[in-house]
Amino acid sequence: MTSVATAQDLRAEQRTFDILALVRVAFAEKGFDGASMQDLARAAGMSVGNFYRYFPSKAAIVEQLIAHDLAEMEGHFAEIMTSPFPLLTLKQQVALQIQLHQECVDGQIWAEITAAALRKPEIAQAADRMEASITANLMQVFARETGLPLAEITKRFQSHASYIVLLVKAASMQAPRAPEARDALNTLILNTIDQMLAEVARASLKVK
Amino acid sequence: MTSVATAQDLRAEQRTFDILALVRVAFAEKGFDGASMQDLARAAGMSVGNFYRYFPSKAAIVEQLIAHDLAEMEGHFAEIMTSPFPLLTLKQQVALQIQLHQECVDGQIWAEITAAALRKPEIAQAADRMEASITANLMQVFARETGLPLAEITKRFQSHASYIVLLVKAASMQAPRAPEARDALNTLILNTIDQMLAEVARASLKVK
DNA sequence: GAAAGGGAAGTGAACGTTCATTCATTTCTT
DNA sequence: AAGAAATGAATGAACGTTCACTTCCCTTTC
Repeated sequence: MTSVATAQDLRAEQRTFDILALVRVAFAEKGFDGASMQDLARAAGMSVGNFYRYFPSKAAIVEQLIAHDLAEMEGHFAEIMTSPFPLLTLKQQVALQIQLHQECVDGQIWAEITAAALRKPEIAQAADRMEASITANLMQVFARETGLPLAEITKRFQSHASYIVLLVKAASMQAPRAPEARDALNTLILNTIDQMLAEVARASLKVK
Repeated sequence: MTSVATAQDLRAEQRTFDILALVRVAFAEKGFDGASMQDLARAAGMSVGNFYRYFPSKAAIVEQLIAHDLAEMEGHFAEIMTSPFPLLTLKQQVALQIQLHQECVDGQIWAEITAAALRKPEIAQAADRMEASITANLMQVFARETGLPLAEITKRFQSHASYIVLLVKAASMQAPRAPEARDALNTLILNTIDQMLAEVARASLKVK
């Protein structure tokens, strides 16, 4: 009764998806507060009036944007979990994500979310949900890799997961630099992440 | 001729300093774009008209705010350089700064600067100046500690310095968490920083 | 010491612009 | 024909900035 998805609903959902991708660029260029509804509608290729048929308010767009990113993130983790060597796949994914975020507007968006989360409670909640989801997924990966119970993994490595999230975010938000400087910095960051993951892996070796 | 500082000038400068401290809170609460001139003037305890006697525009306030932070930073480094064990003092200062930033509005302001720097070239320049100053100072500390020439230090450890800056910034910008989670995360961050500094120190041991 | 002058400090209403949001209307799609 | 999709002008509030004006404080003059 509640979720009878008609073809129309699906099409509308897809449309919203597409609009979010376009709007993201406008937000990246002007910031959440700096981008006007005119800017956003123009970026989406439609009039202001029609734009309001898809989002009830400006604040709602931001929330849906974050929710969209969360869904994408969970998709990546689904891939990782189906891989035969989750920790290794995770490591590769992280390196790839950092690279991708740096060369598109994602880093910009995350900087905006980070700043906004510190002043607007609703955005803080959305960002918290995102972080909680990622760390929970990381706990799953760690548990799968080590064979240890989720409770123990959580107790010992939750902060490791938070640290990895912090590092990936910080790496994404970096201002552009000379390629060699950027690569050197990325290497250091990835080294730290590897170290964190190695500590997790070491926990499983004791069992073996 | 150019810089005959009258008592009046000094008083005005001090006033600007005080206003910046007040305005910082308003910016932290509403963001650079979100805070209106009315908000800022109210935070400074004066009328809008009078506020414009101290700053020619909203953009100018932000630039002066960053310049102010840069000056403060350089003051800290001056202290560090006069210490008998610069690297040790640096380590303590970093731990202290992270703690201080987390419990006042500084982290909020840095999140705002980070986001704004990615879209506004003037702010990007100001932020670059800040990063360049900090890394240059770190190079001085490293050179002093290891006895190696500045050129070699720069070649080998510039990225280490950038990484330390990134970590301190990221730590400051963290959303509030449960105390034990925050402490665990801070420990991991400080461990990484210690590691970077240890690598620098190791370079000097070879000489001894 | 009182009066007068002058410039800094401070005010808040006013200006033109832009903002988020609404809605009567038109154009597509089926 | 009917409902979904799309338009853009209209609305009132809020924006950054300006400005004519008042108040304060200190120096000079008598």
